[in-house]
Amino acid sequence: MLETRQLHYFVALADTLHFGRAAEQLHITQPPLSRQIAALEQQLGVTLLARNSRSVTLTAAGRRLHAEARQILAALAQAERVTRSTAQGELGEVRLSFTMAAAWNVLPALLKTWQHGAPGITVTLREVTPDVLADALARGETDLAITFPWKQPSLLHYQPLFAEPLCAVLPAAHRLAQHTTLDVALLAQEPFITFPRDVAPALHDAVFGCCMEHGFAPAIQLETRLQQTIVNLVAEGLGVALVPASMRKMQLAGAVFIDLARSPQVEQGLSWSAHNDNPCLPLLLALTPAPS
Amino acid sequence: MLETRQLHYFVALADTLHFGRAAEQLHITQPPLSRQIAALEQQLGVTLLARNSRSVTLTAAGRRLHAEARQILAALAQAERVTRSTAQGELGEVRLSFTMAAAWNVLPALLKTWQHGAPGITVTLREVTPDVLADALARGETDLAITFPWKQPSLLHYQPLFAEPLCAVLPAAHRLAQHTTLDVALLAQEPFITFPRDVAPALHDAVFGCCMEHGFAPAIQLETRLQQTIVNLVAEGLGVALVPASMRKMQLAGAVFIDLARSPQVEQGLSWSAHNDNPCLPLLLALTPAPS
DNA sequence: GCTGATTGATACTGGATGAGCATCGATGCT
DNA sequence: AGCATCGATGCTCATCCAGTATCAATCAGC
Repeated sequence: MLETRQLHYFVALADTLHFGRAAEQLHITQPPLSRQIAALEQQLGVTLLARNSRSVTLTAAGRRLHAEARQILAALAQAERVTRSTAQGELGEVRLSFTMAAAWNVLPALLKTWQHGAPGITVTLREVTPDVLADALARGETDLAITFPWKQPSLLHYQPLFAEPLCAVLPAAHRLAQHTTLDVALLAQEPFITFPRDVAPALHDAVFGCCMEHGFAPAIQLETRLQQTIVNLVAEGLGVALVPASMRKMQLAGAVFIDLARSPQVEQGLSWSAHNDNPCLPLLLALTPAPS
Repeated sequence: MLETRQLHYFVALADTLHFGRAAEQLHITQPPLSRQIAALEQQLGVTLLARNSRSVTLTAAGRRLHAEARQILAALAQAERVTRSTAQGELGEVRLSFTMAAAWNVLPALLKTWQHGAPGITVTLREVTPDVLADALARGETDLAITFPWKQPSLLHYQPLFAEPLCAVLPAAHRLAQHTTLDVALLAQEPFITFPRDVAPALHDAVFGCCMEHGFAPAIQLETRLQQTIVNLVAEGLGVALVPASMRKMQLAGAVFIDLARSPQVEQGLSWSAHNDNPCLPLLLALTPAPS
C-alpha cells in the first residue's frame, strides 16, 4: 500500500522536477529521496519520472499519480482537521427534542444563536410529546431537550433558558372572557383542564401552586398531555386552564388568553444526559444565553 | 501527518471494535495495535475510542475519522490502480489530428474500435490542414495523425490503415461527365487542379504517376492544399482533378466523380512520433485493424 | 467471595526501515 | 580538458515497529 511519506516525497519532486530542490524543500537530503522514489516506482512497477541525467520529467503515469497524490494529501490534512474539530465540538450533529409548545417560543432565537456561534454543528430537530423527553435523553436517542426543570435529582443535567408567567385560557363565550387582567381567585369554581403531573412536574406544581395561593384547589375536569390539546379543549368550552404565556401565539378561535394579575414564573431550559459524550454539547451550552 | 499504517489499523479497529480481533485481521499481534492507536490519539490530541475495559466504543471524533479514513484508503487503492493502468496505456488521453478528408472515411470505424477496445482512453480530435501534421507530431502537439505514408525516412512512425483508388472529378457540364468509367488518358488535355507536393508527397506522386502511366504529364492550372477545395474548384468549372475515392462522399452539386478504368491504390495510415512516450499509443495501434 | 478467563496496556528485545555522509558516473558548459 | 551539476549507490547509525512476555482490571461462574 502507498505510504504517506512516499506521496509527500513524490509530490514535492513532481512539483519541482528536481531531486535536490525537492529534498531541500522536504528537509531531507537528496539520497533518501532518490531511494524512496525508486522504491515507489518499483512497488508500482511503473516508471513515474523520466530522468534524462540533465532534466527530470513526469511520465503519463507520473502525472496521473501526481494529481491523485495531491488530492490524497489534501484529504489527509482535512481528515486531521475535521477529527480535531469534531473532538472539540466545533463540528458534528446534535439532536434536539422539544414539545411543540417550545417551538412557539424560544426555539427560533436559540437556533439562530447556535447557527451563528457554531456553524459547523448540524442540529436535528425532533418534535415529541413531553412524556418521552426524559427517556429519550437517558437512552441517548436525543442529545438535548427543551424541558421544565426536573423536580427530583437524576442523571439529567439542566440549564435554564427562559422564564415566563402563566396566563389563563377561557372559552371565548365565558363570562370572564372580556377581562384584560384576571385574578386567579375568580376561577375557583371553574372546571380545570390540566395534565398528569409526571409529564412536567414543575409546570404542574406551578399551576396548582398558583391556585392554592389564591385559596382554592382546582377542580380537574379533564387531563391531557399536550398544552396545545388543553387550549383546544378550552376553545371547545370544556373548561378553563392556566398555561405558559407563550401559548398565546396559538391564535385559536374560540379561546381567549388573559394575563394574570399575579403569576408565578415558569422556567424552561435545556436538559441533557450526564452520560452523553457528544462534544458539541459544551459548546452549544456555552453559547446559550442565560434567561433574561 | 497521518500515516497510511495508522489509518489501516484504525479502520480495522473501528470496524471490529475489538483490539484482539482487529489485530488478527491485520495479521499483527495486539500490542502493536494498541500502541499505534495510542500514538494516533496522542498525535491528534483526540480520544478516538472509549475503552471501557470490557468494551470499546468510538467517540464522535472516532466516528468522523473512521469515515474519512475509509475514503482515504479507498483513494489510495484507486491511485495505485489508476497509476498502473495509466502506465499500461489502459487509461489516458490521446490527441488525434486529421484532415477533413479522412473524417469522411475511416475515422468513425476507427473511433468505434478504440472506444470498444480501450474504453479508458479519451481521444481528443483535432481537424487540421495537412501541411501541419508532421510538425504537430514532431513537436508533440498531437499524439497520432491520419496521414499518407511518408516518402522520406524520419522520426515519424507509420502504420497503414486503409487503401483506396483515385477517382476523377469533373465539372458537371464537362463533355466527359456522363461516363461511368473513365480512362485517365482522356484527361490528357484537361487543366488539372492539384496541390503542392510537400503537403502529401505520396498522394501527389500517385496522382502524377497515374497520369504518367497513361502517357501524359498533367497541366497544372491551380494548386491548393485541401482536397475539399480542389473539388470545390472543379465544381466551379476551373479544371479537373484526381482525388481519393472517398471524396465522393462530399456530394457537391456541380462536381461529378467518375471511377477510373485503372487506378493506383493510395494508402493512408496512422503516424506518430518516435519520441512520443504516451503509453496509450501501443494499445491503440495494436487495436487498429490492418488495411483490408 | 474467590478463581479463572478475557481484554487492553506496558516493558523489553530483535529486525527492518529510513536518513545522513561520502562518493561515483554521466552529462553539459566553458 | 577541466569543472560544475545532478541523480544514483554503498555504508553507517538512529529510529521505528512488531513480537514475546507480562500486568492490571474486569467479568462470569461456582
